Amino acid sequence: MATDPYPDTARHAHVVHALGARIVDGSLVPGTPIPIEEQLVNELGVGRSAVREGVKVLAGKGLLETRRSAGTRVRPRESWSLLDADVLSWRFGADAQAGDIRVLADLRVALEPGAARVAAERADAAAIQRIDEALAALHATADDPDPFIDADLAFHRAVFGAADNDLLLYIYDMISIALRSVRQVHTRSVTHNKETLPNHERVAVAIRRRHHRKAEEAMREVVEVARADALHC
Amino acid sequence: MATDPYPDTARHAHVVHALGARIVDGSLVPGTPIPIEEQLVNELGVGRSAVREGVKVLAGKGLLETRRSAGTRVRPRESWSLLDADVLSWRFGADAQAGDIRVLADLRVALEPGAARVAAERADAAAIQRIDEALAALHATADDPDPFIDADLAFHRAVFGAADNDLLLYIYDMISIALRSVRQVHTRSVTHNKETLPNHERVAVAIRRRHHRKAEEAMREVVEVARADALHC
DNA sequence: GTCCGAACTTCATCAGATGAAAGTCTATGA
DNA sequence: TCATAGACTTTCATCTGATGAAGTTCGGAC
Repeated sequence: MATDPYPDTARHAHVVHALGARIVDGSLVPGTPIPIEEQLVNELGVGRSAVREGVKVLAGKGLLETRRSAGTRVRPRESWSLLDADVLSWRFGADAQAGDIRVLADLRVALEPGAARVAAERADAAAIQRIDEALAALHATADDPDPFIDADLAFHRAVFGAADNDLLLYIYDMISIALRSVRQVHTRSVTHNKETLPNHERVAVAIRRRHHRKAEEAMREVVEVARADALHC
Repeated sequence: MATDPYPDTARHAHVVHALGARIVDGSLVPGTPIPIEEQLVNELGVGRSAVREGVKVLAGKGLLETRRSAGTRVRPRESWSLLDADVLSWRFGADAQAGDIRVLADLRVALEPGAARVAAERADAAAIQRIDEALAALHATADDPDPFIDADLAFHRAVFGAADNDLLLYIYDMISIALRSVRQVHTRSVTHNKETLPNHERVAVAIRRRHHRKAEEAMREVVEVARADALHC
């Protein structure tokens, strides 16, 4: 069958997606060899070049390993690029496992308070203004579940951006890929949203005043509440 | 000329490295087109297949973007996979910029205290034992600069591992790629090493006792000291 | 000056051929 | 029977040539 999310262009991208998704969701088990090139050519309906290019991309993400004459096999999970945008969207895309939700929630608890602290240390005037704008948007959308999700993600991104640290911001961007997918399932209630506003406000105020200790504590409150919600629902 | 770090195998990997390193170190500026396929074939001394496969890998890491008939160009830095193992080793490999050292030090300050906190929440007996073993190795190698670096990285990895969170551990593994390169330049003195032992010990003890608050504070002390060192030298 | 289209550039893909390396099978000798 | 060397097979690695598609550019018509 066709199953062509890529109508005519980007044949190799089709290969990347078809194999990558199957690896990440566990259909292709690490250690086992994947079908040989010729078979993939038939299954996916593309030429050998496209297969090879796609396989090389996945090898670059640590998902596959090709060895001459020994076939191509799925690499162990430890070597996957877990924070790759594609890998994350395959993992959290369709329906995330309960364990993955916990991993995500814990990661935020581990990361965001510290990020808020560094943001309070490093924020310049422009960054603070962006945080304030994001906070205003948060207040403005508190009654609308969907826009609120966007505003919330934007607020947290503004905080990470204030830390003036591209690695940190990259980590957040990757987390937000997963968050956005998960949020749309675990839709939070309007009352819930309104309850988090004061905590977000405290984060913004603390960063504006360069009070890194308070910024960290306030952000911890935010993400601990989010974790409790995520694990309950 | 040959310039073959890859004697006969992995031609496409040669392409990935040659182009990737030039992009990350700034020789190839984002937005500018890279030489056309045919020219790369000549420059790099490989066939078109190898060039195309290598380019696809770099596109998968967000470094390149190919458009039919419009050439292949370097993507803006915002779309790079900054936590990709290759990208990090190109960035921190040869001689890191002063700004990058700061980014790395700040990242640890933002991340590691929170990771230690979650580790204290989630650690099981086996994880605690691994931390204790790593701590013992740290004490045992305090007089030896090089082995101490390894022991230090292993200790921090054990803490991250105790958090039972593959994303967090992945982030640490990537950071440690950068750290290892940087450390070998900024070699710390033996007396310096011995001074950090008590703080590391406090981290281990706090996690063992599941005291997340203390684990976080102790780890903060460790990474703040490391940051101060890194920025001074 | 503007708009349309033809020629050109450059990547996208397929197909065929050759080669290399790793595994597999077989025959031979002890 | 068992071990082993060598031939054979499998499968990826790479090169090359050909065709196609989609932008880009440039000239000409109005």
